[in-house]
Order: sequence, then structure tokens, then C-alpha cells
Amino acid sequence: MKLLIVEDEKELSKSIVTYLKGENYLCEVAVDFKTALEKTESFDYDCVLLDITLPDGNGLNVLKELKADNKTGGVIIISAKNLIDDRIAGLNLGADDYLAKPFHLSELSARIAAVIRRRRFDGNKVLELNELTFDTLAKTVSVNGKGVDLTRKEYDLFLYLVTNKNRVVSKNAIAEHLSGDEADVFDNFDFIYAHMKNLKKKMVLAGCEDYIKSIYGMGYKFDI
Amino acid sequence: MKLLIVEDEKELSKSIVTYLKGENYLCEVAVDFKTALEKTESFDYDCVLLDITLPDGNGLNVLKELKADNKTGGVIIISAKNLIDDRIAGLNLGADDYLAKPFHLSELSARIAAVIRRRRFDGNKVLELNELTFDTLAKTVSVNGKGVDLTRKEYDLFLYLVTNKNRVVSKNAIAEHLSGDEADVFDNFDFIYAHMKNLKKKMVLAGCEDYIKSIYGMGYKFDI
DNA sequence: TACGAATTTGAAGAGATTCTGAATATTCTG
DNA sequence: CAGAATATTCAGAATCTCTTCAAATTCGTA
Repeated sequence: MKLLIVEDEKELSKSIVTYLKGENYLCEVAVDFKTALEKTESFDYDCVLLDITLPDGNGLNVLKELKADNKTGGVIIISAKNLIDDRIAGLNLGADDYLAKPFHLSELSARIAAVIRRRRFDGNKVLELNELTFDTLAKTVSVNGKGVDLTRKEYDLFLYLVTNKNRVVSKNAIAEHLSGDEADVFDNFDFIYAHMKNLKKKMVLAGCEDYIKSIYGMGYKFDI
Repeated sequence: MKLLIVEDEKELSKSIVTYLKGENYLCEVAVDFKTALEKTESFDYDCVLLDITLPDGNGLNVLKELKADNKTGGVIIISAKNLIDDRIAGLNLGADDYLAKPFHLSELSARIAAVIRRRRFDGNKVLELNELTFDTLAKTVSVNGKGVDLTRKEYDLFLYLVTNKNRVVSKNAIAEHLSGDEADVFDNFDFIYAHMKNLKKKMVLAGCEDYIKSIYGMGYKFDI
């Protein structure tokens, strides 16, 4: 899961990033609207945290643009002014949620999770697929009700495959999703092989049918 | 799917090619406009990535020529200058999309897919033809809803035939479309015969009517 | 019908891709 | 800061695909 934090207060963005990393999100920061739009232009973030009170422009216009693309995932507005006007304007322009500063980081995290769930899973916290249960809130995976211990990367990898079920996902896409920086990793997929092996092993061991198919030369497919 | 990347920065073109190969595109590179025009003259690429700021001429004129031919598939302009003027000029001259450097390769890949879809499938991601379903996003083929496992070349071959349905496609054209290098393969179509046989076998086995007709001395036709 | 040319078919080797287990590096946790 | 857990790299093994080859078949034409 990748987030973009649009915020110019370094202190704040730093603590947000630290906290959210702890929640297993990959974070990027934009300190102004221009950068933010460039970034959203070129990557589909799962959620954007948007401080609408930045010096270089009107945040609500930026929100409008984000939503116009219909490309970005969720958008949560964070704003120092907790004026009702802003709130309403924000929601009308399509923000998925609104959070007034100062806020608790745990609250922010919960809102982010909710927004992502709403967009990706129609608001369902739990995904049931045959013997497999995916709890995106608890971040647990279980087979026939019995939990399976996955590492972070394994969980992320699995979730990404499940989110794209019945579609072939390229190793490029997987690599981008799993690696934090926009690092160029397109010529070494060894780490994918490693995680994939471990994930499959754990799942099969837990009694789950092996739904993950390797498509030679193309990628992987969660086939269910 | 075959692309032409017109770009003089070796580093950049190399990483573009590496990435796009991972997405199952066949790529050729031209380092100047002259070479680019020669290449587009002699082959109909699915999409051309055009850096309009190359030393040997005006990129927009090249774009104009490409579009005048109406031969090339899509054209995506990539440019270091993200000036609005360029953008508008580019789109007016018929570029299908525009991407400012630096960009994420995943973004580029998504745009290419979109342009090709728009041109070849009227923007549809899924192609339904009787019992046959072609999902160009999921990269899957199914018969009566049941998936058929095709290899890369089989998928490419099939897609090419379907894209040209009810038209005879020559083995030359197929060969050019399937082979990566600009190698001259025009005297040995054995590999086409092999792929064609395997493809037909798989499809018939999956319960699909054999829509692929061999036209003696001319080529093949996907007849539906 | 018979001939040469084009296509189909089956099999096999070369080459590329993926898997695997172990070694190393990194991150987390107390 | 040390020890544990996790992530990544590496190299060899296993697997799959692509292409080529040769033999069999089909096709068009004489």
C-alpha cells in the first residue's frame, strides 16, 4: 500500500510517515501542490493525504484535479482550519474523508484503512474466498478459520495478488508495489521469487489450495 | 505488440526497454529522428514513444509526419519540457498522449496500454466474440468463461489475428509482429507453423470453434 | 493424376525463466 | 546494543518455451 502525504510542515509529515510506516504503508511526501500533482500524475497511490492549506495554491482545486483523473485512490483532507465550510466543500468535491488538525495518528491510520477498504473492497473488512479469509482490518490471513502467520512482505504480496485476482500481474508491477522507493528494480526479481516461494509454502502448509499460478514470461495470477 | 522508442538518452531508453519487455512488449530503439522515420516507414508499430527534444530536428514535425502517414499506431510524446505549449501543440498534431519527464515506468506502461486499447479496441479492455473472451487487461483468454492457458507467443499471435479479424494477415506481418529483433525472418516461417499448431490445438481442446483459417499461399485469417 | 510448393505435425535441443536452498544483509525488538 | 526475525542476494537446479528440423500431408497447377 502506497500513500502520498501532501504537507509542508516537515515535523508533522515526518511523524506521520514514521507512524504509517509502522502500520506497513509505503509513504512518499510532497511539500507543495505542484510536486503532489506530478507525483499523482505518474503513480496511482492507494490514498493521498492532502493538506489543503499550502502556500502554493488552492488545495481544493488540487483535490478537484485529483478526483477528475479518477485515477488516484482515496483522498483524505487534513486541514488546520476545521471550518465547516471547508469540510463541506471538501466532501462535495469528492474527498473520501476529512480530518482536522491536530489529530491522533491512530485516528488518521484508521481513516486511511477505511478509505482504502471502501475503494478496494467495497467497504468490506473481510474478504472470503473459498477456504481463504482475508481480514484487511486485522491484517490477518486464515485458512478454514485457522490463522496463517505471514510476514509483512508476504502479506503485501498476497494482498496485491488477491486484489488483482484472475488477472496476470507482471513482476514489474509486483516489484513496484513491494519496494518502498521508486527504485529501479526491473532487472532483478530474485526477491519476488523468494517471497513467492515462502508465501506459497506457508499457504499450502496451512491447507490452502495453491491458487497462485506462475505464468511463464508474464508474471503471476491469483486464480480463483 | 511492438513499440518504437525514439530517445537519445541511452540510460533512459535502456530502462524503458527493460521495463516494457517485462510487460511483454517487443521494443526497438531509434536514437534520432532520421532512424525513427526510416523504421516507421518500414514497420507499423503498435505505439511510438517520441522524445520531441532530440538534436537532429524538430520533434513536432516528426510527429506530424508520423500522423500524416496514418500508418503508425499510437504516438506518445515524452518530453523534458513540460511546457503547456508543447503539450497543446502535441495533442493538436495528433499525439495520443503526452508524458513529461521524469515519469514512472508503470505510468508509461499504463498509458501505452490505454493508447493501444483505444486504437485497436475502441477503448475496450475486454473483447467478446461468441464463446471467446479476450481480456487484454487481465491478459487472459477464455472459452465459455473458462480460462485457456496460452504462452506468450501464442497469446501474441492470437491477439494479432483477432485484432485483424476477417482479414488475411500475411506470414511476413505475423513474423514481424512476433519476432523481437528486426531480424530478417522472411524465409523461414517454421516458428509460425509451430505456434499456430499449438495455439489451434489448445483452443479447440478448450471447446472453441476453430476460427483460424489457413489461406494457402497468403497467410491466415481469423474468421468470425 | 502427378508434381512441386506450401503447410502441418511431432520431436528434440537450445535458450530463457523460474525455483530452490543457503548465505548475507537489513530491520525489528527487547 | 545484541539477538531474532525478516528481507534480499546468489548460484545451481529444475522447468518451460521457442525455434529448428525432418517427415508427412495438403494444396494448386500442369
